[in-house]
This record gives sequence, C-alpha cells and structure tokens, in this order.
Amino acid sequence: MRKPLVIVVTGPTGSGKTAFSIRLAKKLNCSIISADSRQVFKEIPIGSAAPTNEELNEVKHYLVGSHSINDKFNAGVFEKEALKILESLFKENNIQLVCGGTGLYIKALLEGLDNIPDSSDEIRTELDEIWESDPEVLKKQLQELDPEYSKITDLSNKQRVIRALEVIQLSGKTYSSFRKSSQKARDFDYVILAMELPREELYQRINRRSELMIEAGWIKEARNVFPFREVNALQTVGFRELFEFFDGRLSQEEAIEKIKINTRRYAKRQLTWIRNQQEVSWVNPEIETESVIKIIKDRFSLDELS
RNA sequence: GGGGAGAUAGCCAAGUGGCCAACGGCAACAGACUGUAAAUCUGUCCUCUUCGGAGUUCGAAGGUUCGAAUCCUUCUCUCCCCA
Repeated sequence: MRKPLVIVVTGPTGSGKTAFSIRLAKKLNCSIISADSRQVFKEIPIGSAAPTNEELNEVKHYLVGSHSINDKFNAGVFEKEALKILESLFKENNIQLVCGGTGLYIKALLEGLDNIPDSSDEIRTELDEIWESDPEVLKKQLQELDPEYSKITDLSNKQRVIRALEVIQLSGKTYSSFRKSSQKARDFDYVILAMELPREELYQRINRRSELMIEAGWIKEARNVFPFREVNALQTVGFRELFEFFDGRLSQEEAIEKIKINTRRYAKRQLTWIRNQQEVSWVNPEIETESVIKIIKDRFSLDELS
C-alpha cells in the first residue's frame, strides 16, 4: 500500500488559499489543517483573516482558533500538533490537506526541525535587555561562543543572535552543533501547491481585503486584545498599526494605509520564501479542482483518486 | 493688479560655488531565514557596465566661473498674502 498523501496549499496572504483549499477539500472529502501562525489564535479571527464560521462549517478545520494568544505556540509546537492530527486523520482518508502561508511551519511539518532546545522566556528577556542597551556585547559573545554560526548568520539580526545564545545557555553546546538540517523521516508523501497571481492583482486584493476586514469589525477585535499588545501573537501586521491608532499616534485612515503597505510587504516576503525554500507547483487559485487532481495524479500516478 | 515663497530622482525631503549621481525617509524590487516567522535581518534603487568605471541629471532657456543643484537674466508653473 502506498504512503498517505499531504496536499499543501500555500501562497502569499490574500492570494485565495482559503477558498481554494475548501473547494479542494470538499472534492476530496478530507479535512484541512491550517499552517498559519496567527489563525491558530481564537482571539483574532478577523485580523488574521481566518476562515469564516460558514467556511468552517463547510469543511472541518484544525489549528484554526484552537489556541489562545497567551499560549505558547511556535514552529516546534506546530510540528508536533500537526503531525498528531495528521496521523489520526489518515485513519479516515489517506489524502489530507494542509493550508497556510507560514512557510517555516510547513517546512517543519514536512521536513522536521532539528532537535534544538525549546525557547526560554527568562533567558530571552535577559538577553533582550542586554541587546537593547548594547547589541555589540551579544554580537561579540556569539562570535566567541559559536564562531561557526557567527560566520553564516547576520549579526545585526537580533532574533537570530538571541536564539543562538539562548540555545548555548540552555545546552552548554554551540548552536551550530544542533543545526544538522537533516530531513526527518515522514510516513507520508506531499505535494505543495502555491497560489499564483500577477503581482498587481495580488496587491489589489490585499488592499481591498484590508478594507473588508475593517468593515468586519477588526477595530473592535483589536481593542479587545489591546491589553495584551506585548504578546508575540500580536506582533502582527495590522494589530501593530491599530495599536498605534489607539495610542493616538496615527489617524484611523493612516493606520489603514499602513496596514495595506505592510501586508503587501509581508506578502512579498512570503513569495521570496516560497520561491526559494520549497519546491512548489504554481497554480491559479481559480483553477478547476479537476485540473488540480490531475496534476496530483500525474505526479504520484494515483488511480484511486476520483 | 501689487507683494512674498517655492519648483531637486516614483513620492516626501536635505543640500545654497568644488568633498554631489546629490544626506535622510517612504514606496518599489531582490535576497536571507531551524521553536518570535504576519517575526527579524540584508542588498539594490537616474541610465549603461566586462562592476574598474562611463554617460546624462536638480522646472526651461541663456549667462558668469577653471568649476553651478547652488550666483545672474528671462521665461513657465505652483502656493500664500494684500487688492
């Protein structure tokens, strides 16, 4: 018997992944596991452009609104939870869908993360304070403690430097000693479909969607989570700008304009990742599901697909 | 009609004789990415380039000067004030 198959639907924000994946899931009679680092949080469905309740009723979704912004959620947690869900879903149907725009999460699920110690808030806070007062201290420290990683990483990238030092503190070993980039064995095959749209059209969709999200009550949603503005889950395009609006540093119009710009920039980063980190098949989000199924059939010479 | 201010690269904007292809910022484009990833960071950004350079720019046209985005003249346009 052949291995189960995971169909991954990815693409930049606003490219139409959600609608596409729901169409495909209904055809294949399977569920959808979301690979989206913000849609997991139940407090921010509007701001993360999560599937609507109607959409959620059409197809069973996992990892959408399943966690709280105060929970710890990251690529490692995602890898573990998504694998567990997949395993149980494969008992019903050996084709399943993963849909999302968080490239790192998808990579973690498909290839696995190396066994590196999990993050520690205490150490991070401590290192963060040092960085804020003088980044050079930590840069030098990393160069001494892990010259190998210092060479390949960007020392002006605070998050990278802090993570490396964090791992060193936690383990007593260098960060580079953990980084094997070894692919973990997975008992499923996968194919990645990426939504392809002309850049101009994508940007127009993003602009329009930002307005719709505001109309749908995004500002109220943001007000509700405003007290937790420091949590990682809210270091997110849109919320930051709305918080600035609440602070009185931006007018509402300015905040919305900035949201559009920053969402476009985010989409661009996603495209860079997809283009260079993964091997994907580009498809137009309007494509007929029959054509998609044909692409997959051809790839895996599957006959049981109907 | 009279008086004043200003026109700089896609946008905002600094520069008031040589160190200016022109500070900064934004947008745009490209890239990196292993537990913060909707995060974080890097590069390009007048044209051409064998990346050493070469060529054309600072509203327009003239002029002064060894040398002008910067000084002078005229013209065009924009804004403000008084009529």
